Amino acid sequence: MPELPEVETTRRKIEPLLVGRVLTRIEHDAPHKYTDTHKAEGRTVTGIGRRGKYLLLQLAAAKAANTDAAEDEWGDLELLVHLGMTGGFRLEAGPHTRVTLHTDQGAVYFNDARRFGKVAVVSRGDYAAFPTLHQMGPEPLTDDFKEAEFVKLAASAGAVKPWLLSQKPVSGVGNIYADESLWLSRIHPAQTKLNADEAGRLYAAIREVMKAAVEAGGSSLGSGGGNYRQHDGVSGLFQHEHHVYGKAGQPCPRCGSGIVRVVLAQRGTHYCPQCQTRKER
DNA sequence: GCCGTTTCCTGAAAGC
DNA sequence: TGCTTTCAGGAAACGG
Repeated sequence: MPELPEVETTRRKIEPLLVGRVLTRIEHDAPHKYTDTHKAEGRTVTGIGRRGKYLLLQLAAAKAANTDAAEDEWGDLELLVHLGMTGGFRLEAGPHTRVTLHTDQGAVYFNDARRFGKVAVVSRGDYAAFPTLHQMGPEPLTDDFKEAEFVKLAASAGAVKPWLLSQKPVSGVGNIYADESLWLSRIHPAQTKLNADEAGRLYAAIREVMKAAVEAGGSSLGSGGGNYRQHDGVSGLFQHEHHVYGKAGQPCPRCGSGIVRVVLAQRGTHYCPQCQTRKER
């Protein structure tokens, strides 16, 4: 399932395929999921950004010269894409192609087997309809992610894993990297109110895990290479570096105790009961 | 305001 | 072997 590293890998891969091209037509079959895409037609993609797990395609204002009306009805726009759990871009259509971006130089296909992905066109920077994006915390691999602020927020947080998954303290951390970061920092997933030492360790762990995952091109899970693939079908490699995620019953790489799997806030959660003990506060 | 639950959706895996 | 059931999960909506 794509988290920040997978989304960043996707961003880098589709950038050369879309930037500078004109979106001539956007085709899909689910207007309630893929909203206002018609507004993007006729616009040029000027850049592709990312916030957390969202891709943000910057769209230039429509050219006035083509039409009598001349006016740009909607101003600067952005095309948002969330990959959901199984979303990704490909150069060829497939059985799970949900949205086709036709450009003046060929088409790019958004495939999403389980349809959890989202595509929407909004006014530039207007994320009111996407609360998570609207309240998105700092990017973990930039200087915007400040340890002092993170420590301060963590001091009053509820259960740490769901707190991380909310995207508010830091962006882009999903189920896999939450489990991995908590294991690395030796913090129980249900721990509340982290002290400064714990929060500092978690801060460092998040940066380390995210950095390593981005460099590895993200994780692929499941048999045969996994659900997540880059646009060219290449798998990420980070799954080979997982320490606890999907490792229930296997020995903790640090202490040798058995990794356990529990459900916390409706999420499969993996941790080492020996290394990651919960403190009463 | 914060938390937990339900919903969306469908492939994969487990169960029969 | 093949059918049916269960599970996975990011984010939003809803309930308490």
